[in-house]
Amino acid sequence: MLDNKYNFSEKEEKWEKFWQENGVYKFDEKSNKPVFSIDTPPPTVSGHLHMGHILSFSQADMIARYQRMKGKNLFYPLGFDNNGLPTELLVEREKKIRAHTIPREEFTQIALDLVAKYNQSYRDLMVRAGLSCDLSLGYNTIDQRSQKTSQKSFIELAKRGIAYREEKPSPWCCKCHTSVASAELEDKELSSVFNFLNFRLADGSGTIPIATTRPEFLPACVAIFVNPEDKRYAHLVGKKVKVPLFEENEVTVLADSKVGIDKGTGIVMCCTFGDQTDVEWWKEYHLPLKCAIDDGGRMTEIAGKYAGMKSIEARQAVIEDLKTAGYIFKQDPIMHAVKVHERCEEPIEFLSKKQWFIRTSTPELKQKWLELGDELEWHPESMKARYLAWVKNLNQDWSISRQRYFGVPFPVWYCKKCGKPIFAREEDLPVNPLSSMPKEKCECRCSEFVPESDVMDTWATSSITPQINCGWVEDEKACAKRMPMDMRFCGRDIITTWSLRTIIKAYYHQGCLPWRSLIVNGWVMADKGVKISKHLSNSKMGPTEMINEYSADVIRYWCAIGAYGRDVYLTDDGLKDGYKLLNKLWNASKFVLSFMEDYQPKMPQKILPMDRFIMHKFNEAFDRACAQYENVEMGYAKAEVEKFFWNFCDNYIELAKNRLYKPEVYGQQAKESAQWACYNVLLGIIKLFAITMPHITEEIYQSFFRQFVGEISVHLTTLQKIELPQEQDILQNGDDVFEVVARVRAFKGEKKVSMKTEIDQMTIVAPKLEFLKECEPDIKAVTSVRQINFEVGDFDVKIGNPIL
RNA sequence: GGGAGUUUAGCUCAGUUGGUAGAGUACCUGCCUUACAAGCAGUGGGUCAUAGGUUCGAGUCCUAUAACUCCCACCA
Repeated sequence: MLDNKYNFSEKEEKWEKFWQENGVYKFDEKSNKPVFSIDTPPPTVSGHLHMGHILSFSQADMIARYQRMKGKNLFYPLGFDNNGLPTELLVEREKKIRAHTIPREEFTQIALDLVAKYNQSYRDLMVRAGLSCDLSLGYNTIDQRSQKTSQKSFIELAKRGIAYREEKPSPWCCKCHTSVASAELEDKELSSVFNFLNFRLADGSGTIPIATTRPEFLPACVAIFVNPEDKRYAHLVGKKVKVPLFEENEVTVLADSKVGIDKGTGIVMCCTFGDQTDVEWWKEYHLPLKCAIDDGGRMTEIAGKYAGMKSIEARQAVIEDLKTAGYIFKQDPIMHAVKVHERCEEPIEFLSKKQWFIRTSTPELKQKWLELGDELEWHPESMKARYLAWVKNLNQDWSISRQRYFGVPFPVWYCKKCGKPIFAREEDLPVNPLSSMPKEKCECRCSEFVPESDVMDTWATSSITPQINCGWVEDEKACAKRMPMDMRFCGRDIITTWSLRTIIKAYYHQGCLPWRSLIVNGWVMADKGVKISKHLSNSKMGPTEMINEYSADVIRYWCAIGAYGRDVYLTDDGLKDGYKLLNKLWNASKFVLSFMEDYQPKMPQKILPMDRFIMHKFNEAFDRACAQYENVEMGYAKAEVEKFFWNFCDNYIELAKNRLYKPEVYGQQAKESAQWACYNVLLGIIKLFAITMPHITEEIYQSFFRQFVGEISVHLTTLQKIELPQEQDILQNGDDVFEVVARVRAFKGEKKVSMKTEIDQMTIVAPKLEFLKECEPDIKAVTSVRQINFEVGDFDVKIGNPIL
């Protein structure tokens, strides 16, 4: 029946092909089964997937498989996020072109062609890893439909005043040539020099010491700040100070509590803009705006002789000149954390530009996000706290403009005369304003327009995947009915960005949550504290390599580990257990099925006690496993099934195999009874394990069970308990029999004799003997005890002598 | 500075509402037993991070402390 050895690489690919060819995972539009919908987070297309993706997707896939086998109609798409900077950089790198040198449509087409190749490799790997997505439901965030959805969302929000355009200083990456959201920044420790300068007071009454790491910002200096509590400098407040090297510029000394008295000299210069604090002071004190750096990171004309230099060159030049002119009195080398753009690790600047924002941070809105976060079902529950804490601290609106070329364009033009924005009509979407013009005139009767050249940040589109999935642009009412979707999964690092923004969009558009539950997976660690990522040289643990070496089922087995949401370590030891289980499952199935050659499953007239017991025991494990799956604990669910399975192998099969082998000794009825139990229990195990290990279970199902069950794949069967009449104390009674067997095994171990060694006699003492007596032939067979005596009393087993 | 998590056997981790500390693995001792030696049976091994508290009783609840991890804020 089954091959002697299970050859995973051959079988796994065979069944993956089978599932795709037979549409096993297809969403059925016409079905009247309840739908279970998953808003799969579209992976960013920037090169390759890593084990973190496999962990996250595999864990979610187990929920999908569980729900499917519980009779749900799965809506389980696999989309790709490819409208953002990472994809643009990928295309530029691979095709050796510069995005802004060719028309946007053309570049997008090149990107789509290239991305198709990457999508296919992602898809192939997802399939190879055993995921059960419906590949026909996929989308690209750069495709026409996603663009249309995203533009429709923008227009609707803009018309409602929720999206607005404003000039605001915001983080800017000079390398990527775009503004970036504060959530896209990270800290990097860099070495720098603290320069101590003497600023001259305008009235000639002396100098004041100021320390700075960015002296190239001197031309943008607009004020000096001291702490109002600082008695040393109280007399300075209100005085005018000359800016070194730019002495025609005089700025005022102001007092603000944000100044650290013991930091540097306790006096700070405020430039527009060196950092976030400068931005806040600039706003609060209505300071003038002086831009010393342009969007390419070069000094502007206000920098005088330094104009045109890169900021870092300018810094050196300025320091030299400061030294020559005698302004510098001390230089301290320091290490300090600098905000860098997470994509390119380049330090960011603050530049003031006109940007589109979405309102998210008023107290009323924040209250709403808190309520929605509370309404959402979180797994694990503790992740909610992160979200709530983040929302409470939210103090900026969501910036969605990017000064890039590739992406979803803003469908808007501005009137040349009055500046009023003209939005594209919905029926014309998607629109690229650079290549078309509004059909109507502006209210001011002007018919000339300036197109918006910015594109939307990728989050603006990836936050509407529920609307893309639910067909918002095709049918708003149907979409509203389909939302909220049932589940979204994501990593804990993007709760605050992706999840919150998706919640915000669903609230603005549909007035509901995007999904009922959010499951937050942990990270794959290469070793204690080392996250697997492409930045580290641990790509030998790439998913393809791992699957080829260990099999997809073993990798999935490992993915179902421990409590959901915790970080997991990827080690050889961790994979060994899965390998062992696969091997055991294969051997046990091979063995059991070898007694089923001509078997036609049929409930026998009489089922022997231990056969009834093992089926009840299965039902108990089944309930426990399902409860764990309902609670999004795939690891615990798997452990429940596994625990039962090893018990089934080591105790039940050992006991029943005598009856299967020798019907001439134990009777044909006894064999059929064992066959019935084995058939039901093995099928039940195969179905439960199909959630974790879809390949090997399919092979076993196809080799035997399919002919009786009927469904073309084990993954389309329904999880159910074995139908059995209630029976008092059956679980306890059966466990007692196993206990007797364990005592005899321990006895043989102590005597250092083989397990098949016969024992002359033993006495079983128990309060109730009826069940044990019924099992006498089984006990005798498995323990090789010649004669058994029974006595009423407290449970005990008295064992005689081995016959050597 | 704010928030979250972790700390239980050599290792990886369970331990629901408080009631005699569990599994796997490793180690050790046996066993070729007609599915599986990648197997089977069995032994040993823990001041549950530390210090207090509540309780008849604390791994579990409370308070503080320590170590490690992550997120956020600050970084002139």
